[in-house]
Amino acid sequence: MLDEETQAVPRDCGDCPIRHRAVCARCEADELELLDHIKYYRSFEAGQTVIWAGDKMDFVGSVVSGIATLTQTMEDGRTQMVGLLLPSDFVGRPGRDEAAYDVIATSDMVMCCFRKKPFEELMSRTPHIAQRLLEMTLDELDAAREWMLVLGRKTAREKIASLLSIIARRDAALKLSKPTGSMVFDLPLTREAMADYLGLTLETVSRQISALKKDGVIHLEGKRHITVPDFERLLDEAGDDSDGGMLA
Amino acid sequence: MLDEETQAVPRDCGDCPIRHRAVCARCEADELELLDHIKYYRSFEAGQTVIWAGDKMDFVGSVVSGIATLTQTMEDGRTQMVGLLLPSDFVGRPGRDEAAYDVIATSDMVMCCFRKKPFEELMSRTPHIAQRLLEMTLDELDAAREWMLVLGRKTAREKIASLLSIIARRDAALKLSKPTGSMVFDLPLTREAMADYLGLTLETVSRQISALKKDGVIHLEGKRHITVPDFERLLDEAGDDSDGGMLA
DNA sequence: CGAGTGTTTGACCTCTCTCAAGCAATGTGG
DNA sequence: CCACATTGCTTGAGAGAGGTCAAACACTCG
Repeated sequence: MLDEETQAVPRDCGDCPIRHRAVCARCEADELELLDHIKYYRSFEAGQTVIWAGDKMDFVGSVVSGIATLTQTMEDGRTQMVGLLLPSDFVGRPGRDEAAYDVIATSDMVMCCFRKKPFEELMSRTPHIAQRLLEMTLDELDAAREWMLVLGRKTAREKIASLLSIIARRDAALKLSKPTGSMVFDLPLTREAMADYLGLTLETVSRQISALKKDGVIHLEGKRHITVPDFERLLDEAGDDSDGGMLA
Repeated sequence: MLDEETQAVPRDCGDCPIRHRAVCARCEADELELLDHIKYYRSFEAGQTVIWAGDKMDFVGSVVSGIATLTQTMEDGRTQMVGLLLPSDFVGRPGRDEAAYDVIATSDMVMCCFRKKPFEELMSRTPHIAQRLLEMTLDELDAAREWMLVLGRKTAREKIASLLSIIARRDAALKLSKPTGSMVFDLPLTREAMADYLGLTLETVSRQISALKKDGVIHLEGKRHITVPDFERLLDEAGDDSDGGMLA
């Protein structure tokens, strides 16, 4: 099941695929070198737990490749995803000792980690890191607020369409193409994970995907491979006024 | 309806009621003086709109007194509150020209504003401001994620109990007391605003408040004045495992 | 007094959940 | 190679939580 490409670890920061988007994006060569001294890579297999909520967390880091989720669980087992971590996204919080949420790798994943203490010290001396982290956190806050509208006010069908448009948009961004017209991509989430993302049950997710397929909004090959013939139509189904919901 | 105390404008930063919690919390005397040069106060009456989503926003600022809401609206009129702005909370985003959400004063309110350009310049030269803003943004992100669990997975009754516990907790914090046992406070929101906060209709909000009252979880005097005889019981109704949901 | 706003309550309906059965793909051990 | 788990997904039937529509109450203000 190991994907060679996904699991590849960059040799040094210059080669790093997230060099221009991660916390280190604004760093100069000398700053990068300082970071280089305290960084190390960790690989996770699909399904593996990176950390449990409440556990002591002595590192922070960036997702280099693969996907992870941030989830919250109630005593009775109800769970809500509160973050979807894609390459370049930051994990952990400077100044906090314990993880606030469960972090789970949903695909094989590589993280670029920094021991928390040295990172915090470096951050206080390197404005470029703090600046970038602020920018990223503000973006995440925007994404969370967009998500709140989805959770609070959209119908099941709109929720699914919203999620698909978010994934399609991100996928287009990776390929450096504009999200319009016909698009093809793979779902990085199981039906259950989609349900946890959207505050639905997996049965409702399945039903609504079937409905969107029946109505020609999407085509399915297998369970995960999706074709969107008309992206504008999808946005319409999501209830978004063309600009749409953006994900960090 | 004007509340003299609420509308009072601090003479200078030393007297400011939010001095120790706002963006300026970490600033030294000299930094405070720089801020003082670019700050000005604005007052809003209850119900007044501070800014509409999409409008050009040439300032940022802090809520000094009173309460405001951040809301998002879909074309068909469905609205979702995505932020509740209490004294010391920050409004606006450095590096962005347009407001992303509607900001509405729900009570008489005073803001301490800074023109955006000078503030951004000052921020790049004053790490203390950027540090504090990062800290506040991370707190807001945590609050947003707690809120996502409420929106996505809680029942109407749990949602109401969650909101009441958040307000009770914040109120206790203002009075520097611990949230336990018996508590008394006023609701700062209309039933409709509570509905927009929780992703419900105002009828459901009303019904669930009546139910909580009937079951003795809360007592009502008038529409807004609430007594919680047993805070632990309220947390239990909210489905929180004692630590509960915290608001920035 | 009447208008307006915020709230409560009732009756009904619908969307989503719950429970249940079954399918497809993959893997495992005999 | 074949039973048979296991996991992820689909589909159906029935139930229930919350929404919708409607009426009426309480309070404030002119």
